[in-house]
Order: sequence, then C-alpha cells, then structure tokens
Amino acid sequence: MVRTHRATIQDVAVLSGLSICTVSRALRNLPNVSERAQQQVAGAAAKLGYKASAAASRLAGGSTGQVAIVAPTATAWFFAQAVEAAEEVFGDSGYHTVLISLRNKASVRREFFADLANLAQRVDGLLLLNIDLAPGEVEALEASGLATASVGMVNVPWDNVGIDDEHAAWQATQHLLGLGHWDLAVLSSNEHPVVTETPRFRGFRRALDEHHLTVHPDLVVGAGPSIDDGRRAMTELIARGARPTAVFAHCDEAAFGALTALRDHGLSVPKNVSVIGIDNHPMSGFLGLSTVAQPVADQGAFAANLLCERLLNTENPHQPSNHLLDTKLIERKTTRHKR
Amino acid sequence: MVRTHRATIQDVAVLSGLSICTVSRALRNLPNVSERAQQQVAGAAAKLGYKASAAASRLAGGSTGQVAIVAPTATAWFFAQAVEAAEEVFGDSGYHTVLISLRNKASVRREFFADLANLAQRVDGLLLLNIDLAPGEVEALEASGLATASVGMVNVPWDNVGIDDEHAAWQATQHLLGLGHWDLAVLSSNEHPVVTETPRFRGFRRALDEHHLTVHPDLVVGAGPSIDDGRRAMTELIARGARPTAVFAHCDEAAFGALTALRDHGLSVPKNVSVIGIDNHPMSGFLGLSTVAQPVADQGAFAANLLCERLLNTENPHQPSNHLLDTKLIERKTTRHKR
DNA sequence: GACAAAATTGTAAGCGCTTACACTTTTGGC
DNA sequence: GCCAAAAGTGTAAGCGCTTACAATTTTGTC
Repeated sequence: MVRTHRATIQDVAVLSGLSICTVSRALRNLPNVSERAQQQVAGAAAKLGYKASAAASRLAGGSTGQVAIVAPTATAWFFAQAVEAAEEVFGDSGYHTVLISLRNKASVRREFFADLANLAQRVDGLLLLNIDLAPGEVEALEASGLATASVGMVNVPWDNVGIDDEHAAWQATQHLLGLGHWDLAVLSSNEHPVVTETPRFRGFRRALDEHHLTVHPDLVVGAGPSIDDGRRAMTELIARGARPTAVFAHCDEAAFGALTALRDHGLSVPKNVSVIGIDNHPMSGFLGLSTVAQPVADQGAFAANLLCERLLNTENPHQPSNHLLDTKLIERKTTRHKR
Repeated sequence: MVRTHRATIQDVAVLSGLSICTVSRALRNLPNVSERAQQQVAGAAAKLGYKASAAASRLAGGSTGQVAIVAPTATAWFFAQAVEAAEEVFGDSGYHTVLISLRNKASVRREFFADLANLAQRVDGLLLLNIDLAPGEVEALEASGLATASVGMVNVPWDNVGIDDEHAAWQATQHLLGLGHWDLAVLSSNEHPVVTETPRFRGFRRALDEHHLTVHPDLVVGAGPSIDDGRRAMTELIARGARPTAVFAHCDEAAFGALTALRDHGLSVPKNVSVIGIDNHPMSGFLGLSTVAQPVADQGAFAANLLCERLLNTENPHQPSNHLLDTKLIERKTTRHKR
C-alpha cells in the first residue's frame, strides 16, 4: 500500500464508518466502545497501518509514548546493561526511550532538574538509575507529574528495584575481615558529594564496626564506576602512603582499576593486597576478581516493567514498592588470608 | 517565578508586544525580523522561561528537537562510549536523544525499518552506529526524509565517521603474520549475516593473501562484541579441533572472551596462542592485550556534530563526507613470535 | 516629497489528536 | 410494553505551534 502521507485518525474514522471520537477511544481501549466498533476500528487501523501522531496526541493532552532513562553516566558497565534491558521492556510496551546521561557533571545534573518541566511534556515517565537525590529533588520530580520508577535508590516515593547495597558492601567487607585483614582501604562511589554517605560505604563501615575497627580517613577515596577512575583512586591512595592489606571497591570496574594501579606499583594481588568489588562483571571471572554478584539487566527490566505498569494502568495504580534482589559473594583469586 | 502552566508563545507575544507570528520567527532566527523585535522577544522569552512545546511545534510542521541513535546493541563497550559522546553533543545543541538498540535481533531490526515513517515524526535526525545495511535499506532511510549521519559505515550517501576497518584488521593480522604465525583463526563480527563479508574480515583476508595464505573456513567463527560471545566463539573453534597459533578477534571484548576460553582449555597466551583485538579497551592495558587502537568517543562526537550541523543549517547543507580516523597498532603481551 | 520595492509585522488557517458534553441507542426492572 | 438508567456515539472546541498570505512600515531613488 502506497501512501503519500501517513494515515490520520480521520482516515481510520472514514474507513471504519465511525466518528473520530469513537476511533480515538477505541484505539486507546477506553470504556464505552462496543465490541463491534472496537473490531471495526482495529481492522481499519491495521489496514491503513495507522499509528497515532505522537505530537498531535501529546498536544491534545494525551501521552507522548516516550519515557526517559536518566543515568549518572551511560558508559559504565552497570548502566549500559540496565539501560539496554529497560529499553527493551519499554520498546515492547510501545514506548520510545529518551536517554539522558548526567555525565557525572554537576552542571548537567542541575540542568536536568531545571528542565524537568519541559521534559515532562516530552515523556510520560522517568526511570532513574542510581541518582543520588539532594533535598528538594524528590519534590521537584513529583511536581513534574511524571510517573517515576528507579533502580538502586533508597527512600523514594515510587517503585524502586535494587539490591541491598549496604548488605552487599557488608558481605564484601566481611569477607575481607574474615580473611584476617584489618587495614582496609575503600574505593567509594563518588556519586554522592560526600563519599562516606553512600549505602555501600555504610555497609563497609558497619562491617568494620562489628569488628570494633574504625575507618581510617586516609584509606578512603572516591572513584567513579570506571576502570580509569579506579586506577586513579588507587594510585592516589598509594601516593598518600597508604598501605592497606585489602581493598574494597564499590564496583568491579573500579576494582579492575585498582588492580591495574596495584600492579603498576609492584604490589601483587593477592599476595600483598586482596581486592574485592561488587557486580560480577563478565571480566571478573577471567581476572579471578572476588566480588559480590548482583543481577543487573534484571534490575533495569524489572523497574522498567513497574513503570510501564504504572503508565498503562493509570486508573488504579499500585502502591509504590521497593524490591531488593539478592546478591551473592563470589570468592575468587584476588582475596586471600592475610599472611 | 511561579507559574501554574508553562508559558506559551502567546504569553511571550503579549509580553513583548508583538504578534505570535513574529515571536515564532524571532525564536527560530528566521529572516524578516528586526533587530529590535528580536531583542524584545528574546527578553520576554527569557523572563518567562519560555520553551516551545515540542509537540505543538512538531504538529505544526516544525522540528521535534530530538534525534535518534540507533545501535546494534547498547551494551558493548564501543557503543556505550559512542552513544554517550554523541548524546553529549546532541544535548549541547539542544536535542534530546532517543536510544534505539537493535539488540542484535533480526526481528527488532526489521521492526525498526518498518517503523521508520513513524519514527520520522518523532525525531529530526538519525545517527546510525555500525548498522550493516541490506539492499534497499539506504533507500528506506532516505525515503524517511530524516537527516542522517553514521559511525563506522561504508558507501553511504550521508556523513560518516569511522576508521578504516579493513586497514585496522590488516594491521592486526599483519602483526600476527609478521610474528611468523600462519595458522590464524578469526573471530569475525556477526553483524553481517555472512561473517566473511565484513570490512574487518576483508582486511584479515587481504593480509593473508599478501602472504599467499588462504583463509581456512574451520578457523573462522562469528562473534558479537561481547566477552561472552568471544568466549563462546573461541570455545566452538576449539571444539571443532582447530588449533591456530594465533587469533585475531574483531574487537577487544571478543578477544577477552577468547582469552578466557583459551585458558579454560589449558592453552597459554602467548606461549601457545597469540591473540590480538581491535579497540584498545581500558582493560586491554591491564591484560596486556595487543590491539589496534581506535578513537571511540571521538567518532561518536564527530558524527553527532556533523548531524547537528546538517540539522541546524538546512538552507545550504554541506556535501556528505566520509571521515576516517587513525588507528594504531599496540603491541603488548598477548602476541609473540611463533616458536 | 512621491512612489515602488523591500523589509517587517499581523491575521488566520490548520497540523492530528483528546475530551467535555450533547445526543442516540440499548438494557433492565416492573 | 414503558420508562429511567446505562451504554454507545457524535459534535465541536481546543492544545500551542508554523506558515501562507495580507497588511503595514521602512527604505531607496529620482
């Protein structure tokens, strides 16, 4: 079928012998449409290959058919995995995905929140990935009127899927402590301005507390979720003169970077230093990196599903819920008992 | 300033004392607007925090303020890097980015092309990342009327940025041959249905040709750009009974997978087998993987810039051009002379 | 200064949808 | 069967822009 222009709702109305209004309702599965009308409209729409114009729909007060995924950075392994998994779910539900990377930059982040009102007229929903919210930002998000769901966030008034970050970090740290290490360094996420206020850092600290150990500030350093950042952070630690016998990195990529820096400085793992991360990155097996495994694509897909559910079923929305998926310690070769 | 609703063009018109039409023209920098009007409109718009409604603009025949990035998969390192770099450029030019991952699935890919006409009313432009086009698809793309640019494609009638893939593969293969290897296996990209028809495979074959060597079909296997795929492919090769003395992987992630599989089977690198990839992934340095380095973020950013230029300057568009960035062989520890 | 041409500005008609409200048909209780 | 309520359908008014085209002002020339 050759058409110069896209079919409009008008075309569908004519072909189905019904009014535009009925067609509109039928297409969106609204009530007050007879079985017969429904069929006719569906038939006509299919025959014409009709798809509603997102712009017109939106302008008239309807939906945009788009959702935005907001990530602190899109390059890190975790986010790339989660984004793709979510994008798949959204696509299957008929939504297009707008990707917004905050690029770990405060200015971009600020711009995002300032522009929320405009974004709200472009997308129907928001999937936030590990965005560390400052006071007032929850309110800003709610004020935008956008349906929201998130991955890896805490205490938010919308659906969230994640792992128990504090517990995961505790598992990793506990493993190190169990091996007799007590001079522990930590490569903490720099997502939060204060690196000692992230859930994973808290888990680290709690494990130390339980062993009546305290966190030494010189052994704490911030690092983003990348190999380069991990390397930089570990290098800084070493330059400071820190000589931990074990290192807990907040994610595997940072751990890889730590491994690199350690080797750069002639320190052997696990002989001189034990290293553990969180993620179970595909490379971790090969490198023998001990880690705490978490399901990644599952989290993105799960959260995306919750968002879709909310979007598709607006009349009786479900209660916001928080889903924590399991993590599992995987002991490999980068951790060993302190000599 | 508190507003119940977003400011509309009408508000700007009233505040600036001009008509809606003039405001519209002024805002889009169209000709026939006096300096004075321009200033007043700009002032009023700024004061109101006005941003045009994308939906209304689009519906009336204007632009959408969005571009789509289409990638074979969004999880591979290369694509994640390129996507973020491009997203940054688009964002800086005022465009939102729609991410479309084909997920390496034929059905999704088909759906994408079938839906092009609809996509065309959602976005102004398309950035294609390494999409291997089948006959007729260029025409479909052109028919959509979307401004297009690409990364890593060949013979396309729009701006393209990439590396000389054939040359890069030749460099890698030549390196292996120069070390005395002649039983070469290749993990070829499975982007194309026929793995022996990709530019990198051609480069591989050309290098062999130059040494009067032929490609042995048993030593060719397809693999996606991921560690798991590389591992699977190498495992298959070994299961076939293939015993190459060197392996060329089409990308570093596939090479990492090969390294994994090789070790699984007790084969030592580079003692028994040499391995080389293409990319210079951040992990390659640590692993000592020999590779052919390519600029990745640069390609995404460059192509995005070309697309923006085309979008922003429609009256006198530049000629489509093809930009090839340099690649460089990096010899590390996974390749050594054949004993 | 007068007049045509050029530059600027305004009017109004949509773009393709959603939705309030009016109208028509069907349903069910007695 | 009758009538009110419920269910189904249609009418028409926008949503906030862009853009022909008409109207007005400015500019330049003789």
